[in-house]
Amino acid sequence: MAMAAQPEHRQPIEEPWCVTTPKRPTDDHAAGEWLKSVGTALDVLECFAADTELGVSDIARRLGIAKSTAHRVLTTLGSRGMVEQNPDNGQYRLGIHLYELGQLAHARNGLRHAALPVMREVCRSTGFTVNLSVPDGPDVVFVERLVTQDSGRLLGHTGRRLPAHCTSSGKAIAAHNPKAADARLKAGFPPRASHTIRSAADWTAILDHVRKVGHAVSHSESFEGATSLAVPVFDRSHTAIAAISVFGPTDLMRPDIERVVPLLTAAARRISKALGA
Amino acid sequence: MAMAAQPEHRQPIEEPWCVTTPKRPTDDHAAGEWLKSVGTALDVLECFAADTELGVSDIARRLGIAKSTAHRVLTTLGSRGMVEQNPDNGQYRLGIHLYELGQLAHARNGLRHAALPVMREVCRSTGFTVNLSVPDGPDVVFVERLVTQDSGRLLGHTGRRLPAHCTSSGKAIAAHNPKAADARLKAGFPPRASHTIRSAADWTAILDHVRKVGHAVSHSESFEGATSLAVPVFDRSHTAIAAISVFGPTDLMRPDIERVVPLLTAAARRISKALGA
DNA sequence: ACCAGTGTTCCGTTCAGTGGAACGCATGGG
DNA sequence: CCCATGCGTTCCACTGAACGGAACACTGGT
Repeated sequence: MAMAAQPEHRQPIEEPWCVTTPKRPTDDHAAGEWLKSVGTALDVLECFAADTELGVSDIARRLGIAKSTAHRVLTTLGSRGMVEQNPDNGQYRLGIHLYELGQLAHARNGLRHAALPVMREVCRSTGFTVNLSVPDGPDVVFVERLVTQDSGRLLGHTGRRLPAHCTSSGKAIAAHNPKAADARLKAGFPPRASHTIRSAADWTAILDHVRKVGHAVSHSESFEGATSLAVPVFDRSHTAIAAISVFGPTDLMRPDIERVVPLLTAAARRISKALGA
Repeated sequence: MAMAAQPEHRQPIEEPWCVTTPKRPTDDHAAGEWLKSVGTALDVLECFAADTELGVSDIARRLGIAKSTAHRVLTTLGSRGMVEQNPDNGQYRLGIHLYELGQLAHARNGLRHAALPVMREVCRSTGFTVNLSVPDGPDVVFVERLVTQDSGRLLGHTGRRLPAHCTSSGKAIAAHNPKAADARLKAGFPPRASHTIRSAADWTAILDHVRKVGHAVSHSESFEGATSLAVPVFDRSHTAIAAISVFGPTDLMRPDIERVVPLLTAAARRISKALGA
């Protein structure tokens, strides 16, 4: 059975109310894609990652396609509820059915089911916000989160994507997942906060260190004044396929790190075991 | 500006561990669709509503398309992370990026933002599970839920779709939303539990009653031994665009209904006002 | 009244999506 | 042990479906 196409690199989704990010109007959707119209349909959906509401002309411009094409794609997507039209101004936004299918993918995530009880225990025993994240290209995606305090507002909603090099989870995973590490190397190291990793040399050095100590820490690498601590979760082949992490304000977290590391390590091991490692 | 195509009727998504539902392999995706390949791509995604994991041949059979076509669609969807392949058996399942986009749609839902603080208040003052749902064709989709006790397991995950005629939310909405009421009339009244509405006559009679008293109740219409109570949320044009509801075991809920009705009614009014009604 | 913008519709060209057949690889029963 | 049967994948010639450009109806601002 030959290898299927790998997902291409995607830009982390940024909310308007979060840090904004340069868009990539002309994507390199040449590699590993075979159905052009389906590809443009997905490109159209991707447009809404950057802006909540877009018009036909907006999208056509952004994707470099004819207005009629964009319109055809949007009505097709709309007929299935993947996008919906604002009756006031005629613009389009992401639809409910996308949410429906997304929740289905979420509810069926086996990793998440294995991790949830352990995460609850960690949340209780540490008092910090606990995250579960998985690698996707050069980024990590947060799959589950148990919130304490109101660090939820800072992190944004779950399902959010962050570059691997500015999260402890990303470092924990990349340290034991060459594909994730390489993907980030290729994607570069754009800074996000005062202490974000900025070079490939730093990246590989940090990964070495993570391998040595077994966990990853980040202070103000993604959000100013926030600290997180992550431990990788392994599959059968000893590759990191996820990370469990705790997150909180630096001044609250720093004194507790020594206490939390063994708890988190034990938690990650339990999850790995549940997955058959 | 002419009317865009309306979403066609979709079958409620049923989990394997919930009540199963007859599938519709040959869908009537003739009406209101223009891009065939995009249409089949969405059909492919829809296949995963019924089953968590499917192979290329499965999908080809189910959709009545060539295996090569199904494969092409799946690899295209896979290259964008909308589906992913189980490396063990080569089968496909829904992908993370679907979850990502779905969460984005969720996070941007204005209705939800308006409703959340009110829902929290209702949850606190009643002690029951609180739901927010919106109409979609002949069904309602649960958009947000604040869980008390463990009624969460019974209801399944948010984002789930239930036929309008067997939920209090559906009745509350349909009573003040002709389009939703008609869509359910056309779709019929399949029974789900002992007290599910079974005829068009009952349906219209119930809707009349709901209009009179201002709220809708259901006992064992969708889940045996469960009761829910719903009040519609209106938009500017006095059309119901959502419902807020409380849910719980019948023996716990029944004695409290009189107490909860005014609380829920006030909550719905607050949400409607926030939306500019 | 104009103009610039929108979303929508129509139409002829051509290119891209189609199905069928063949491939290589697993699995399992005779 | 090998053959049959299933899988996911690849290749290819044909044709119909997706494309862009132009015209449409409509809106809001000047």
